[in-house]
Amino acid sequence: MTITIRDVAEAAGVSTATVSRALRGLPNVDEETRAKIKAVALSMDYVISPSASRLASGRTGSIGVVTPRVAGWYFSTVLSGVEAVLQQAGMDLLLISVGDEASPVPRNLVAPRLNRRVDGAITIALAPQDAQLQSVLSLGLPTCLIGAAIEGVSTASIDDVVAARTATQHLINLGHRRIAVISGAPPGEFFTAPHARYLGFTDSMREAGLAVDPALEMRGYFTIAGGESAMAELLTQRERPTAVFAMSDEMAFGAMRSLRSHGLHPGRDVSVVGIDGHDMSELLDLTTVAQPVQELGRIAAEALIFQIRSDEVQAPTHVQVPTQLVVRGSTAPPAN
Amino acid sequence: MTITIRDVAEAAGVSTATVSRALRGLPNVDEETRAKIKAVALSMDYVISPSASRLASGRTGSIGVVTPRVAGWYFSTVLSGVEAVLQQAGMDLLLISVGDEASPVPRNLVAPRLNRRVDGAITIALAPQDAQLQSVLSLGLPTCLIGAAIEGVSTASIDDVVAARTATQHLINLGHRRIAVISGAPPGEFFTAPHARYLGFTDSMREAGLAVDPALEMRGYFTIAGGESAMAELLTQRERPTAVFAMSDEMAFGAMRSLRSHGLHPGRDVSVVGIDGHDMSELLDLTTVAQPVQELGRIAAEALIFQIRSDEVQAPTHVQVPTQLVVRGSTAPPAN
DNA sequence: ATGAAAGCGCTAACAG
DNA sequence: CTGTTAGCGCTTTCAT
Repeated sequence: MTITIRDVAEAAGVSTATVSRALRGLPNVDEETRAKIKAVALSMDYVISPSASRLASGRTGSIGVVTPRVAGWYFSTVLSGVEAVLQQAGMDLLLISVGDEASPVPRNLVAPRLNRRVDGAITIALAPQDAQLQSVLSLGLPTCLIGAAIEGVSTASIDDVVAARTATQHLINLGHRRIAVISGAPPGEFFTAPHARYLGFTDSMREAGLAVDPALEMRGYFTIAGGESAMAELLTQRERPTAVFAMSDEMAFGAMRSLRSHGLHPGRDVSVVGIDGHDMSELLDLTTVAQPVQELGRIAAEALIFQIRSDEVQAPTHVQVPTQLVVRGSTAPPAN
Repeated sequence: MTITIRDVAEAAGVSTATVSRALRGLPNVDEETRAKIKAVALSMDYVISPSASRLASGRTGSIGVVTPRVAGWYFSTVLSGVEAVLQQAGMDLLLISVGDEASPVPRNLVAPRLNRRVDGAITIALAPQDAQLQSVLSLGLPTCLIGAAIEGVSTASIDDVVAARTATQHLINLGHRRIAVISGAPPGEFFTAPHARYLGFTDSMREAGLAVDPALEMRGYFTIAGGESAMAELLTQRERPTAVFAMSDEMAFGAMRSLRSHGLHPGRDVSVVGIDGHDMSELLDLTTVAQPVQELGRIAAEALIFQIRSDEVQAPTHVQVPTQLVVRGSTAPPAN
């Protein structure tokens, strides 16, 4: 019932080999022959069988995207960038969620689910020491990381140190001196966003001769609720901060909410700045250091495709895209 | 270099057929033999070659998810539900974005990209007359629709009429009589959410003996910006509405923002209710009719898997999940 | 520039 | 319960 390459070959009066070459755009095919074959194939509604093609060629024509979660602004936005590029390149996108690293139930490693099904992989926000990332890398496939860095592997990222410095400096420039930080995760791990952002924060503070008060460092777990409770905690301090740097917009949203529920006004009473450029940051009037999230996905996909299509092994690429401070109502000079 | 089923067969001292059966959990394999084969396979790091398996069996073990966009709260949340179920079922998820129907550039039809690569498809929020939906259906594969209905095809959805009635009735119960509606798309098409929600709205209004004023019907295109300008437009009316029913939370967010920028307070001056139960609705204190979006994805995936794994063709299933009114600060009795 | 033929690695009757 | 044997539909040398 299904029509095969042989049917096309017979109908066109050539061999299956020629049909294969013609349809894939390989050289060494007479253009006239090619045109005829294409026409025949079209008229017969012929489509190459991916399974057969994959088996015979060893290439899968698809790439795996490994992400902690698929819902959520950051992840879905990155994913949309990846998808756009892959689609345009004619590659399939195999989506795999691995759950948060801190997940209670240890998930199965992702390698077997990727093995033999993809030509390459993109990971989103997987930390270097994450078992799932290691699992991906163990396959030895071309891989590109987004939002983390490992030696010898291609990456697409922002400069997290600079982003954090930009945010912090903005607060300092406004005249704030007691500045709190709401971090996402413990800053112990290298090559991760939280770590780099913490460095950027402390660097800026030191350069300005300001103290980094441990009492003003809270954990927000990159969630709205986390940011909210972190802010609530900060408000219990004897000497309250006049400004807060949240490592993500969602934590900043939570912080703003906490402020309001304490009768305080973001910007007027306490300044809040985030990092992300989240869809909702404009609506909520949040000052933020915007990162081109979709672009990160695009870049990673392009880098990966280039790598896969090259005959020789390519040296890993490290693309860094700029961030941009967007000043809104949530930041202002300290009240005093 | 890669290890095949033959290597395993030889190492285990059985035939490839037995290895195949044993590893796939088919019956008619001595449990002892099976155990041994599994052990050998494990020790050799053997993984079935999907391409070969697909070619030989005709089943791809993967399903396609076709969505207008991959970023955005609704889409990514549905997708996360789908992904969770497929992963647990051991099925691959092929993600395909088709862009908005109203997209300026007409995209290629999706059928060729799905053809021969998936065992079934799930579509998210594709309208019945959408060319891409038709393209998916033309493949004749098991399919499940989310957020739209077509005769003879399985669906997972909420009751949009009821959801809209719930929202509208809530406003009516609070004492509102001049109620505006911000719709997403023109309500002309059948079997779509906007249409059904419009029906629910008008039904409730009529039942309450209230007029549906054409001057209080605005288009919001399901976006924040659209909701904002719709609200702005509503505020120019001679007789302003005291309450607004927005067909989605994001449009409601925009409406609230517009109110604030006009010096009005949502809830106190004008009540606003949405539909969705968006992540941000709590943060923004929006009253909404929450729908279990992730659950929709799960249900669709489960229905599809069941269909695919059944030997006989199954009658289409139509699962409808309940919605729930969540009352927050954006709605209150009219000021008067 | 084209054809013949040998697989790619697995599954699925069909025997036994 | 297990083995034998054809393919599945395409790609890819190797000839011509």
